[in-house]
Amino acid sequence: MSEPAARLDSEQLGAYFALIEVSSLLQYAVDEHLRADGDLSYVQFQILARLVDAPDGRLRMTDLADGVVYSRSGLTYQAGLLDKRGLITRAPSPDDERSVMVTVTDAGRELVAHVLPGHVERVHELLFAPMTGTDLATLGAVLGRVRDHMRAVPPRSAKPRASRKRAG
Amino acid sequence: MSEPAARLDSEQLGAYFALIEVSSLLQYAVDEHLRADGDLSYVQFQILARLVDAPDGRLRMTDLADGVVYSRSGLTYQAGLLDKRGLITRAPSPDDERSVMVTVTDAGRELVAHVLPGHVERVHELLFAPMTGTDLATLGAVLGRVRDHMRAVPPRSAKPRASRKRAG
DNA sequence: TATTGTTATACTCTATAACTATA
DNA sequence: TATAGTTATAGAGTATAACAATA
Repeated sequence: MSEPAARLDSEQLGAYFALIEVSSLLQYAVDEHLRADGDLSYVQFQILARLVDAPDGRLRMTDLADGVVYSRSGLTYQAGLLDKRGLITRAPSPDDERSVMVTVTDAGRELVAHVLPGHVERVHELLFAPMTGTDLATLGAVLGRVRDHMRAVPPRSAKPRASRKRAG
Repeated sequence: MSEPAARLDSEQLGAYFALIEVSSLLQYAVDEHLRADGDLSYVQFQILARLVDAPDGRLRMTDLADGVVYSRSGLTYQAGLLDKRGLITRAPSPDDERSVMVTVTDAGRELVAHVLPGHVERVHELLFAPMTGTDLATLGAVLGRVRDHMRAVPPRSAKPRASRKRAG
């Protein structure tokens, strides 16, 4: 509580702005490609990609919500769109009847496979092309540590609710 | 054209995911604070911050659009909100009657000043707390280089239009 | 009672296209 | 003709609250 007023020196400010700008530009480029090449928003792609990565291509709604989308209703909305397009299926979980298991369909896997090369190409071209091997190693290490820290730090306005992220 | 199919090794994938995750978490945290503490979206804060930083607190709409918002109409919308709240004023430019000069008001400066400490505090706490001085230097250097590269690289679907960013 | 998920609803934001006005 | 900006409009996405069902 009440630390001695944080400051950001100009080096920190520069790094902060660069981070925001780089990730914004990257996400715009990647989002644009996903929409043009697969009619997918970035959120939808992330959902599909997580499912493709999961064992048996299945995850519970709650597992998906943790880490991709901000509210449960938002995920329901996105899942509804993907379901309508036949890219996923939803069914009550046998283990826990409250839960819904989401599964990627073959069509979903094919769409991810179709879209992935161009996605990767853009990330490579924009993000990694101007990096050396040392740059990459450091960046990965530092950002990985920061991510773990962010995940560990309790949210300022600590809410008791689980799987929260943007609750206002 | 047609390079030999870009790939991302697992180190690159890890760095890419970490970057997206870190910037997302950071922006959520910061956005949440700005809304709670100043009823500002991140975009609105960026507009005000850029104006506060500008000579005489003034910029043309076009200058603001380059680097903050994606479409001219989007900026008009946001500027309308800020104008309505008395945080900026808009007036035709004397130099070029087509242009609109946007100026931060005192109220706008005060709001930025009010909100800035908490903003900085969160950035510090989330992003810089787990970094060493070397980390920071490297991160800033690498991300700065990447940003310049991104700004220089011609957009894939090169559009002739100026000040574009997300044109569909 | 707590958790999982959906629905209804309202709102914010963004983009497109058409338009005005100045260079 | 090209540039600067606004407006009308439509659509995507998100959050909140109320709800049903299961644990």
